[in-house]
Amino acid sequence: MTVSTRTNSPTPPPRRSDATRTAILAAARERFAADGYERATIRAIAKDARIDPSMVMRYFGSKEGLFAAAVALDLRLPDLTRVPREEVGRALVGHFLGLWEENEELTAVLRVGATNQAGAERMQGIFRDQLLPVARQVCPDPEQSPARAALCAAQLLGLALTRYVLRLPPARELTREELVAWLGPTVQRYLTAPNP
Amino acid sequence: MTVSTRTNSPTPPPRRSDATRTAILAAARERFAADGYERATIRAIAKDARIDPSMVMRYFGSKEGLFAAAVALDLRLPDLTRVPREEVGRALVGHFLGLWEENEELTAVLRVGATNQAGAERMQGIFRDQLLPVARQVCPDPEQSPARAALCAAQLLGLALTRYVLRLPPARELTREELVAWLGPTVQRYLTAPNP
DNA sequence: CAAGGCAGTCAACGCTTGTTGGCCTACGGA
DNA sequence: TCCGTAGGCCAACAAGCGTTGACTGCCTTG
Repeated sequence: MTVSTRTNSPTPPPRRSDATRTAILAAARERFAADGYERATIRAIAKDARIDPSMVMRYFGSKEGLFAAAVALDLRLPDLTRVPREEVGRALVGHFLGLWEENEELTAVLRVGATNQAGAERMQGIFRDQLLPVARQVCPDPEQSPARAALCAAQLLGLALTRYVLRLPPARELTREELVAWLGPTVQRYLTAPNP
Repeated sequence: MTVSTRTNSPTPPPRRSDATRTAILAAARERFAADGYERATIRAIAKDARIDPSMVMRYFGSKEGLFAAAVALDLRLPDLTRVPREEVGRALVGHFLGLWEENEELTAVLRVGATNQAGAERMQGIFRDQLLPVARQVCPDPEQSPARAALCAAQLLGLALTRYVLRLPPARELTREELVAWLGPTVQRYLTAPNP
């Protein structure tokens, strides 16, 4: 693990320990996703990162600090105003499926959100700051958008729960295309239908 | 193991400790629902039941045994063949909402299922033994029923997750009637629509 | 009345956890 | 070349965990 020695970028100066830092974060994400908050021990994370447990404390202060740093989640939701109005449901479902398969951050935050109070609050923040604004873009009545966004969250998180956390076999066997075909219209309806 | 010597009643004889037993189970359900598996300690459960921790071990063998006994879950799903075909979606959503509000068992098993491997397997069992047979009753093509049941589970568990575990405010503010109106058609479609 | 088993308590065990502080090492600017 | 300092390791701490076994009363049964 070599560190680029003489990059004079404007962002904070590269430290010699950056490699270790990112190794710890990667191991933490993996463990939190696989085991949840309580069973993901600092010792195990440190061992995965081939580092002493005390280093984790030095860099992130505490286990909670590590978790906060490990799951600074950005959903990278697309700008729905640039998507054909009748396609927003399918677009969202597809986007979320992609997010979930590409890294373990979402599984980690979901699993921890189900166990830990701080995790649940983090999930509330993600909903409020990222999903809600997007819902506002496409909802007919802005006043209804929190409720509609919540319905979408229920459907999308329910899919993630059954497929990636509980791992119900039938939920795992559905292909990406089938899921988009089934859930797309649902999300579309939750967001844009004038009434139930 | 001792054998009851002279009781020839079909059900086991009432024991003096039954009250304690049920008190432990009630406390366990509450703690598992509120804290998840790892943070729900035997010591805390015992204190809630005003009993010594060692009694829990004596009656249930281990923490896993206690959990297994505490969440012997029966969804009491209605016989969908006796429900008008176009009403099965709303009926299921209403039934699940009732289940969730009446006791904490479902919250407990959901929360533990998200953390614990054994909990996830228990959830898979509930799906397979209770939801799947009901789905088979109403699905057009029996071969599709696992997938359709999984879609329903995703929607219903997602609602429970956002409303009772993560406690997203907008998900909590929706009334029972609104939820039935929004989710009913979704579940109906997942179960009975000829194709997506 | 005597006796045995049942409900319950108490204290302790071995282990794991997050967290701390002291110590060593080796890089990199002067 | 030398030395400060950042990066890293080691050992230990207190607290909390599940679990165990010995002990004490009470109640039922013979």
